[in-house]
Amino acid sequence: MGRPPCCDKLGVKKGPWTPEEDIMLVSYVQEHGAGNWKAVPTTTGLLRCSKSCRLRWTNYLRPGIKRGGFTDHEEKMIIQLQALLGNKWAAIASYLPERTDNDIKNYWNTHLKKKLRKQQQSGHGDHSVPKNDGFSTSHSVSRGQWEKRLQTDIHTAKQALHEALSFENQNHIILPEDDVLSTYNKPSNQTPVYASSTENIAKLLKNWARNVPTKPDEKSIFTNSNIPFDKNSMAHENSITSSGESTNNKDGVNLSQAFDSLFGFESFESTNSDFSQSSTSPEASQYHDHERKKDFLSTEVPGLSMLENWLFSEAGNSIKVKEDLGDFSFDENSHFF
DNA sequence: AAGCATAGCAACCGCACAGCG
DNA sequence: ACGCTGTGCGGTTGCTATGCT
Repeated sequence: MGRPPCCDKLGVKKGPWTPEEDIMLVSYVQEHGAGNWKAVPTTTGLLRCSKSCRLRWTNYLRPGIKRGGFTDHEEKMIIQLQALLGNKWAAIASYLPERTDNDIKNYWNTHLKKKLRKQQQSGHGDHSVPKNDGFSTSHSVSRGQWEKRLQTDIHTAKQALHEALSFENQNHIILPEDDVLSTYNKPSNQTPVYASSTENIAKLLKNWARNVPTKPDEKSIFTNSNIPFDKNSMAHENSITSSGESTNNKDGVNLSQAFDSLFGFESFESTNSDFSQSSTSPEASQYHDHERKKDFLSTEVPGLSMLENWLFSEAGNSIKVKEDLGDFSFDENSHFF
């Protein structure tokens, strides 16, 4: 007898989320804050599992998420942090608050792994790039070897982070010590910013309403070039048309209007901060707390908390490094690697 | 143009952990 | 101390887009 599933399998919808569902979820979070996910389906009437709601919010709808277009520095940080932390995507994501762990994980699996493999094969890869997948394989290495490698990786990680931190556009990287939410209000001049999800939904809906064909099954919805590429939206469209629950033009407009009234959107560009500011209330601070909480480096591993502090300290402190690491027992903490 | 292969990514699944009674 | 419940996390799957033949 295992633990029962988190939600009743019957009557629970799966697959891509529709804009209507997104709106319901966002309005719930707006009203009640992000949390108590169990209550979301009952409160909103969403036919979704609570886990699915949480996932949708954290990976897609929450404000301040940047999608796609990983910068070189972000890429470098991911590589180094992965080498340092292994597949601790949540921990890695805590250093890149605009990115979700899922996004980073996907990017690693689809791009970076391949890139590293290529560099290894060519034999002239970036010396700062670790020559392995991180500590996932380190168990097979003798302790002396992986301790040595740990220090090497830490060194390269620190180097990369220092570079990243001194990068002139610091909007890209925010340390966990910084207020995550402070980034939400920063003007985003980076190109591929998918940006505040509420904007996205609103934009989506507006374009959707604008482009809804007279025939419900016409495949021109979401093809407007102004919409950020969003396969999921296509999936939405597909699911809507295939299930026969097509939303007609009128409904689309109403949804859009409803959304506008809900979040006060008139123009997306000018109202970016609307939701952000409202997010600084309980829900946002809850999220912020969560971000801090999930950073296992600082909350769960005292030894690594020191390591983290050192990692972000001024460069060139190699003596201090040795001292600090000297206090850190690899034996006691080896299970974290 | 059609069919097939591959890439990219959103979402799901199951386990682990923390908090609470 | 124990069981229950909610949440977090990492691995994996499956769908869609894109590229290639």
